[in-house]
Amino acid sequence: MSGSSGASASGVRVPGTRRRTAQHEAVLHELAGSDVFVTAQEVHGRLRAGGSGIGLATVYRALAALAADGELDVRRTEEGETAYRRCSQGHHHHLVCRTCGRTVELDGPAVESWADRVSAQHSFRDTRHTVELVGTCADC
Amino acid sequence: MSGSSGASASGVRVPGTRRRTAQHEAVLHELAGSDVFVTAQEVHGRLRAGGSGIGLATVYRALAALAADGELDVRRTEEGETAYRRCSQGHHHHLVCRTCGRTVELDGPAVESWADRVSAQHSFRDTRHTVELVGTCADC
DNA sequence: GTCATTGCAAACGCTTTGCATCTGT
DNA sequence: ACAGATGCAAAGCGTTTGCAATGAC
Repeated sequence: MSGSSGASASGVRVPGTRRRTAQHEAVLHELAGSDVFVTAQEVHGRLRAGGSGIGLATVYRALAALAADGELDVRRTEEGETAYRRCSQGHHHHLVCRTCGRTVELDGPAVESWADRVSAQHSFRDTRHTVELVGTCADC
Repeated sequence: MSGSSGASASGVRVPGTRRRTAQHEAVLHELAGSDVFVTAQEVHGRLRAGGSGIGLATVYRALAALAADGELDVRRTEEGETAYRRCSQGHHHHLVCRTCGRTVELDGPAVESWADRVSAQHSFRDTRHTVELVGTCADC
């Protein structure tokens, strides 16, 4: 993200500077239907299997750019991989099935206010929070 | 953890089978005073700086073993590294400073009950939750 | 003496990047 | 035409592992 490609001369990515390319569309389309977090490798594999000649690096770059623009949700798997998911919009949390990966989006007003309160109590600024529930769903 | 070392013939680690070695003690001692999550690399660096000849792999193995036995808290940094911290005990959450790494332990009764309720609502079983607040502390 | 543990270096897996080429605008 | 995007292969980085040597019991 800092070499001769992917950013303007200043090195700062300006949202909206992105071009509309087939690869980008393909990546977005791959995420469109799914309700699950997928890794870059998985997206790449599926696109390849689907006949696309897209490169792995391109998938990584596309996912990173989309995530940077807030169009994707990012999460680290327990194995250390980075997984992406199309984010409906706004702030929310997830309940993920550890077996099938099924995801339920959650609203957590109680959690939000708790986080804000605790953060203020300890004089922390710009506090963001990560909340994730991992369990086994009824079907698994 | 699966080769000719680090485990019994069955391949299963039995807690308590661990031998008392200087390296293990050193790693534990390094974590003892600190209130911050540290990575294996950091622990290794400090021990080396302190005159120890401990190997990086040994640090990784020691931390993994300790975490497996529940003596350490594990967390993934946003950069994808694995950070460890001596865990006081019991279930709790953290408010971490993104700059200096200072950590405040939190109790979150509201979060606990919210998690249980939501999990039950969606018929999920054995649901565990991860909650982490990352902000900038007053000193940074 | 036995067997877990250690250290080193090589191997790994995921991710990033340099560079020449291609393509959207 | 120009700047951003792509693909490939190589490099990076944190982590793991094979193996011979070492040390605990």
